[in-house]
Parts: sequence; structure tokens; C-alpha cells
Amino acid sequence: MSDTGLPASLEMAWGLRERPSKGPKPGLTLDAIVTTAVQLASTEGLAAVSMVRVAKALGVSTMSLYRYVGARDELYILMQEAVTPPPPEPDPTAGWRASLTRWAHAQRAAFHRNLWLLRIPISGPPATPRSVEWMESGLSALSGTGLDEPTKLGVIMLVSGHVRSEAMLMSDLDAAYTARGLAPDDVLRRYTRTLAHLTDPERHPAVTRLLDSGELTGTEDPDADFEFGLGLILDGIEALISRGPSAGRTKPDKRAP
Amino acid sequence: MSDTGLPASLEMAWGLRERPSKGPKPGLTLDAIVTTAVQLASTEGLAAVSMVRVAKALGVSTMSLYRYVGARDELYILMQEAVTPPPPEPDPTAGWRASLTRWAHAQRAAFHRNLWLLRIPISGPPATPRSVEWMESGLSALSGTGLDEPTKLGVIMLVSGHVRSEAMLMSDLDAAYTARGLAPDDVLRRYTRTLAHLTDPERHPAVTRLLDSGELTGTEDPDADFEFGLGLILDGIEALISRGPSAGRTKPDKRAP
DNA sequence: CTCCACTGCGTAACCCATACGCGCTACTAT
DNA sequence: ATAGTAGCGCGTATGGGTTACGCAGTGGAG
Repeated sequence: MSDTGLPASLEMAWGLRERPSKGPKPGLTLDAIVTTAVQLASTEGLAAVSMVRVAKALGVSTMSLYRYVGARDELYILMQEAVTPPPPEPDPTAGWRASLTRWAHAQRAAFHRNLWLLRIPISGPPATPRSVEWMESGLSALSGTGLDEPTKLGVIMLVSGHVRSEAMLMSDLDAAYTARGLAPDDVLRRYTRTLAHLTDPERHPAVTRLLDSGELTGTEDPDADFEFGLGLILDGIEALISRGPSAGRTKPDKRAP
Repeated sequence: MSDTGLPASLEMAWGLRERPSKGPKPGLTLDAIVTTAVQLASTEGLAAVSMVRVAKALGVSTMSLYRYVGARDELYILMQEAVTPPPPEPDPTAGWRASLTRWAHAQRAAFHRNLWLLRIPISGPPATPRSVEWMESGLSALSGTGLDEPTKLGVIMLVSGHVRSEAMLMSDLDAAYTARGLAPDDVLRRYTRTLAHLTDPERHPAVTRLLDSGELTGTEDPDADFEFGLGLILDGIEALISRGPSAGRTKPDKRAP
């Protein structure tokens, strides 16, 4: 009946389960484990977060951790949950556009604060308290737009997809210059040079034009890039909304092929 | 001078390097290795592609592979390159919107054909022949729009970000139901039920409204979702273009803070 | 005909996740 | 009080992985 199908540690996160009070006093806390793992990820990247390393950092044996966490992937989810801040407070006076903009920026900030988040492989739909809070927050930013519910969902998924994309780019760049010992600018400069070597003005006229234009803002000014894309998306949403409340998403009624 | 900084196998992909003709005849080809790896990924997922497994499938020892490929990540890149089709032929009669739409669809199709592609961790900017071809193709779709070069780049990155996002969702869903033995629909149904259990109409009114609406098209009809998002983005681009050629991307001249 | 660049590969060092079961602890029900 | 038992930490073992290193042989270049 009330079986959520969720792992035990996640049910704890939802407050559905207490730690039992039977056996010997636990020497560890889920919190301590997750905090240590997060610290490790912040300083050495997600790849450094292995059960062995976390246990060593806590001064316990590897297998102890499995009393608290079902598997490594579960630990990853808990780490994500731990560093994800609550969504911004709703501002009833603000319109949908301002609200959604704030929502997107907050989400982006969270990713940028912990770039390793983007390295966590997603294994299923979000089922943590925080992720549902963010979903709630995003949806409610669109109340008053007259869009129907599934369309709202489509909109916030589009926006958060954009956020993820841009943050992923940052994460990649970060990984690239963490691997070698280079500065971010160096990586980009080196890349531009390499590209210039490899491209052929004949076969790649457009790329050549871009390189010749000098201003490779590609990833140089991430803020501007993000803002630019978000602006375009919001413009598209605006067009959708003003097209009338009934428009919604045209459900293509599949005719027989 | 002509040092690209690229790994040897990638330089081969660009045709910059021949296999030397000295020692004993190579018993393997890069092609054979990559093909085997791709096959393995298609049938058992990217996680099954280990040097050990690939070597075993080829009937050679593990270490032999390292004569052809510098590291596992390099093999991943070569796999990506191998399965990525060339971008669609440009159609000079088509406008930018049709061209870009075709471009996006082709890219999406490539991802959907090989969902494991999305599981490859990106470690740097794209530097393979195919990825440059796609870049070229995307940029040239926007010639005639009057946008300046960096803006064009921003636009195609936005679009391909959307493609990636949607495909990633598919890949996640796929991973979820490959892991357990469930059908895709079951995963979604189960998720909806779980979410309904966990959410509280008081704390999550908007999510509840969504769930009550019945039509959880969230990931149910991926095509429609993708089309919807792409349409919004293209609308945004259209607005940008018609705003005038000089508009470009407003470069925020950073005033002193 | 000699040289040596290049071949495949065996070995081994080093990571990792996790199943299983032991000895023990301390709460709960009697 | 006391027995029962759920829960604890952890040692051991299994089975996976990547990759450095160096050997013995090969065959084209000089």
C-alpha cells in the first residue's frame, strides 16, 4: 500500500522512516557520510567519491557505509539532495517571466556552486523532496498564464534543460582544465588554435568565418551565453502564452499511417 | 607548429597521420576495435565497453588494444565519431527555420539510434571531423539571417543543447527500464504513482494539479515534447532575427561595479 | 644483412563495488 | 531480570576494472 519502491535512505529523506532504535548505537550518521562525500567531491571531483575513499576519510571500514546507504549511486543522489538549495520564495507580485527567470538563475547558481553535480549519471525520474520542491516552484511560476498543466511541465523542462546544458558546458570545461593543469582561458585558447589548424576554409567556410570574426564568445562569457539562450526561450514562451489560453500544446491526434 | 595537441588516434581520424610501416604487420585495425566496441555498447550499454570485454570479443589480449588507442576515453570518442552520421545536405532553397529544424531532427535521430552516446562523459570541446562538420552545417543554416557570427554560434548551441536534453531524458528512461526488467510505460506509471504518494496537496498544489490533470505527457510522448520545445526556441530565434540585423547579441559592456 | 621501430602480450600493481557472515551490543518483550 | 533479536561494525573474498612496464619476436629501411 504505502510501499514507495524507494530505497530506504530516500524514504528517510522524505521523513517516512525513522532509524530503528534497537541494536547498538550507530557510530555514524547518514549526514556525516554525505557531508564527507560532498567535501571529497568539491575538492577532488566526483570520481574521487568512492566508498573506499569516503570510509577512509571517516576513519571507518568500507563496509560500514553500507549499513546507511544501499549502493554508491544512492549516495550520489543523497549528495545531490544535500547540496541542492530550496527554490526561491515565490513572489506573488512578479509576473511569470520574472518568476521563471529567477527560478532558472537559482537553479543555475546551484549547479555552478557544485559543478560535480553534472557528473552524476541520472538513473531515473527525480524522486527526492528537493527536486519535487523545484518542480512545484517552477510550475507555480506559470500559474496565471492560462497554460494547461502538461504544457507547463513542458515549459519548465525546457528551461531546466537549458540550465543543465549550459552548466554541463562549464562542467566539461572545468574537467578539461582540472585534468591538465591549465587555466580555463588557456584551454579555450588552445582549442581555438587547434580548430583553426584542423578546419579548412574550403570545407568549413562558416566555421572559418566564425574563427575569423575574432570574438569567440562561445564559452568565453558564460553568463552572456546563458542569458542569451534563456531570453530566446522566454520569448518563445511569451509567444505561446499570448497565442491564447486554449492553444496549449496541440496534441497531434495520430491519424492512421 | 603543426602540433595539434590531439591524441594520435584522433589525428588519424583527421587524416593527419599514417600508420607507420615498419615493424610486424598489425593484427588489428582501429576500425575493427571501434566497431566491436560499438556493437558491445549497442547490445549491452556503454558500461559493458571495457578494454577487457572489447579485447575478449576480438580474441586478443587486453593490452594489445593500447597499441591502437591511448586510453578508454579515447575509444569512447572514436566510437562517437564512428556512429555519428554526416549532417544533412544543405538545401539552398530552404529558409533558416526549415534548415535548422532539419538539422535538429537529424541530430536527435542520431542520438536516439544510439542512446549510449549520451552516457559518454564529455571531457572537452569537440575536436573530431564529424563534430566540426555538424558545427559547420548548423552555422551555415543561419547564413542569410544577418546575425553576427558569435550569435549564430549561440543559437546552434542552444538548439543542440535542447536536442541533447531531450535525448538524455530518453537515455535515462532507457537506463531505468533496462536496469529493472520493466517496460517503459511501467516505469512511468510507477513513477507517477510514487509521486502521488509522496506529494502533499498542501505543500505541492501545483504538482498535485498536474497529477490530477491525468495527462502526464511528461515523457510519454517524447516526439511531441521535443517538437514543442524546439518550436518555442525557433520562435525565440525568429523574434531575434526580425528584431533587426544589427541587434545581434547585446554585449553587456560591463560597467564598473 | 643488419638494425631497430613496432608488434602482441604476460605480468603485475593498483583501483574499485559489494555479498556474506562473524562477533557483538543494547533495546524490548516477557 | 533475562532472553531474544534486530541492528551494528567490519574482515574476508570475489570479481570487475585500467594501465605501466618490459619481454621476445618481426619485417621493412638502409
